[in-house]
Amino acid sequence: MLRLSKLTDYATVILSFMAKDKTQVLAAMEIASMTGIAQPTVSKILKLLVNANVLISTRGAKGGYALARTPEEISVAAVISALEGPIALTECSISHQGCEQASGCDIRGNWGLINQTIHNALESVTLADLTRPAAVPEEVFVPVASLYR
Amino acid sequence: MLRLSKLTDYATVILSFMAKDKTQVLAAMEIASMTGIAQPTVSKILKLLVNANVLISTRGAKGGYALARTPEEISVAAVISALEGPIALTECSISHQGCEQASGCDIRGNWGLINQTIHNALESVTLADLTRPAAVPEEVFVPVASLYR
DNA sequence: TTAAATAGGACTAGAATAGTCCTCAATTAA
DNA sequence: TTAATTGAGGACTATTCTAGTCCTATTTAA
Ligand code: FES
Ligand code: FES
Repeated sequence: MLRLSKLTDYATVILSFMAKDKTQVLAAMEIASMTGIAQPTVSKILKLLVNANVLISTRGAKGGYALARTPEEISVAAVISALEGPIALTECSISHQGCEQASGCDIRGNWGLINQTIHNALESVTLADLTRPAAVPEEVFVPVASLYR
Repeated sequence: MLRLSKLTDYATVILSFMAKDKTQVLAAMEIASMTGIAQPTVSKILKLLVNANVLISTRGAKGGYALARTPEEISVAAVISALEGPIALTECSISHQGCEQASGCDIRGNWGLINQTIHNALESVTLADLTRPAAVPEEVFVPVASLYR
């Protein structure tokens, strides 16, 4: 199904909530109770988002989490890669080691292009787009095949 | 990582091999020995591809598998959905049941758009594109730096 | 100093995947 | 007609991955 992990799904919910909320800094526990996601799980996700520079954290009392940039500047690609690592469909798109199929596999370059296309698509959608109420058919069409012919 | 399953990866290797091979009909065992993938696994994949109308099978002695269409007419999207089901990042893009996040989730429409975009990208690349020798310079691989900016 | 928070990582249980195997059905050729 | 070949379909197991929890250390405000 080419699916996103559950944690990534939660992350979008959490970030959407944070984008809509006026408050600048929110504690993990607040977020948990507002979104209905279990607190330890929320914390785990928030930490990952901090590591990927999507969120900024403040320690200590009165501490919490805040968006590192405006919702317009946070791409869906950034969120996904924060939770799941580099966006790539196949192993060999990330590192070219250990991918020698017996009969010589020349697929690499082409998969790379596909990955690039998908990455572009995800890069072009921001958190602001996700929170926008009704989807504006802002067609993000990238004709990959045309790049070959 | 937004990754493809290993079986899907194998499927592309198998199909690439079949596309390049002159022979019309290939037995599962032949494919296994040529690609180096274990025979039972190859069979499993071939069966799935038949069910999805990507391959056509012939039973009995001298039987085997053949591409259902020309490589130009077999999209990567078709291959992926044969192995992994509908191409969609989130559950609620497939069926809209049971996705009511406490605070009212209006994400659907927008995820739908993202899914559509990715689907378009995968639909536009064919098996012929994958087998094409060295389509692109190395530079096309996903620029990891952009994931963290 | 104390309380409130995050950082980091270990750990467990459950789910999904990969991979194998067995039996049945169909086709060809001797 | 029979035997050999090959795919269909599905059950099954083992392994890996994911989700989720929890513990301890660190940082900061009051
Ligand atoms: S499997 Fe990595 S290049 Fe083909
Ligand atoms: S989770 Fe399905 S619509 Fe938001």
